[in-house]
Amino acid sequence: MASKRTRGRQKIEMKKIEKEDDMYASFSKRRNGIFKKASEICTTCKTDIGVIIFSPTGKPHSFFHPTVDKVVNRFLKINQPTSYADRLVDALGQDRIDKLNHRLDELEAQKEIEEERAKKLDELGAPPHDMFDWLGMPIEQMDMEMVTNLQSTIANLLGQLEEHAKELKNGASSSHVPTRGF
Amino acid sequence: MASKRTRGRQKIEMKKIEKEDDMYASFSKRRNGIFKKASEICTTCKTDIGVIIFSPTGKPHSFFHPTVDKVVNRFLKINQPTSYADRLVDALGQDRIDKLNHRLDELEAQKEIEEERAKKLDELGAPPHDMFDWLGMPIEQMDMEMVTNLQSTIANLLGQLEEHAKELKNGASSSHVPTRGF
DNA sequence: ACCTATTGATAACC
DNA sequence: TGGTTATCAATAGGT
Repeated sequence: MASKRTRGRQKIEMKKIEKEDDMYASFSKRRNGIFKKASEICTTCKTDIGVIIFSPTGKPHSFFHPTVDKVVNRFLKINQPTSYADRLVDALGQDRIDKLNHRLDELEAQKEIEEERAKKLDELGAPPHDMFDWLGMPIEQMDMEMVTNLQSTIANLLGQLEEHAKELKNGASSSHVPTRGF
Repeated sequence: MASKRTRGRQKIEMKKIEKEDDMYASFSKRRNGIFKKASEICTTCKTDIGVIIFSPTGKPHSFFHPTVDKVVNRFLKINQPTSYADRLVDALGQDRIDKLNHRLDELEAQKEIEEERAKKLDELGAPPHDMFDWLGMPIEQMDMEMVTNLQSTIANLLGQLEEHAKELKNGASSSHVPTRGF
C-alpha cells in the first residue's frame, strides 16, 4: 500500500498562524468547534452560555443560550454591580451626561431658593407674592433708608404711569414696537 | 492480559445528564475545555473572545480576551446600537428614570418661559427687570384699565410705606417676627 | 467544502 | 475537586 494519502492532523505550536489562508481556515473550524461545544454543554448540563468571537478581520460571531439579553443582563448585573454610572457614561457619552448633570444642578439650586423663600414668607404671614418679589422683603422688615429709596422709585413709577395714561387719552402710540400702518 | 481497566470514553446521547454527580463532573471538564479552546483560538488566530457560562447551580464562569470591558462594549455597540434607553432603564431602575425625566421637564419648561420673557423684554427695550416682573408687562403695553388698577395698588403700597416710616420714627416694632428681649 | 491520519478532549472510574 | 485510561471527537494538512 502506498504512502498515506495525507499526514492527517499535525501537532501545532500554540502561537499565531502566520500564513493567512491557514489562519482563516483554522479560525472557521475552531469557531464552529467552540459553538458546538457551547451548544453541547447547554443540552447536557442545563447551563446558560454566551460566546462572542471577533474574527481576525473584526467580524463578530456569537452563540447564546437561551437568549442574548438574558445572558448579557445576568452577567452585567453580577459582574459590574457598582459601575452603573460608567455604563451610563459609556452609553450616552460623557458630553450628554455633563449637560444632564449641569441641568439637574441648576434645577436643584432653583428649587432650594424657592423653597427657602416660600418658607420665609410663610413665617412672616405671606403678603402678595409677586409684590414682595419685587420689593425684596416685607415692608415690616425695612429700615428707613430702604423705605425712602422705595418711595422715590415708586414715585418715579407713578410718573411713568401718569404719562402713559395721558398718551392713551390722546390716542397716540409711544410703543417701541413697530406698528403696521393702515 | 486482564480486561481493560476502564471502558474509557463512551459515546453519549446529546441530552441532559440525569445523574447529578456525573453532570457536575461533565460540566467542569467541558467548561475547562471550552475555555482552553477559547484561549487557543485567541493565540493562533489573533481574535478577541468572550465566554460566559452559568453552571447548573447558577454560578457564573467567564473567559475574556483581551478584557471583559473591551469585548462587552464592542459587542453591545454592534448588537444593540439603538437600545441605550433600555440599558439605562435596566441599570438605574424605571423609578429613578421617571424622576429624572420629570425634573428635566420642569427645568426645560422653566427655561423656556424665562427665555421667552427675556426675549420679549429685549425687543421692547428692557426696563428694570424686577419691576416688570411684578407689573407683568411694560408700561407701554398697558391699557387704561390696567393703568388705573396699578395706580390704586401703588397708592396702597405707598400708604403702607408711609405707615411703616411713621413706626420707624416712633421707634416701635410692628414686626410679626418675635424679637428677643434685652 | 470534503477527507483522513493524527492529536486533543473527555466519559467512566478511582 | 484531581488523576488515569480507553475511546470518541476535533481538526491540520491535503485535495
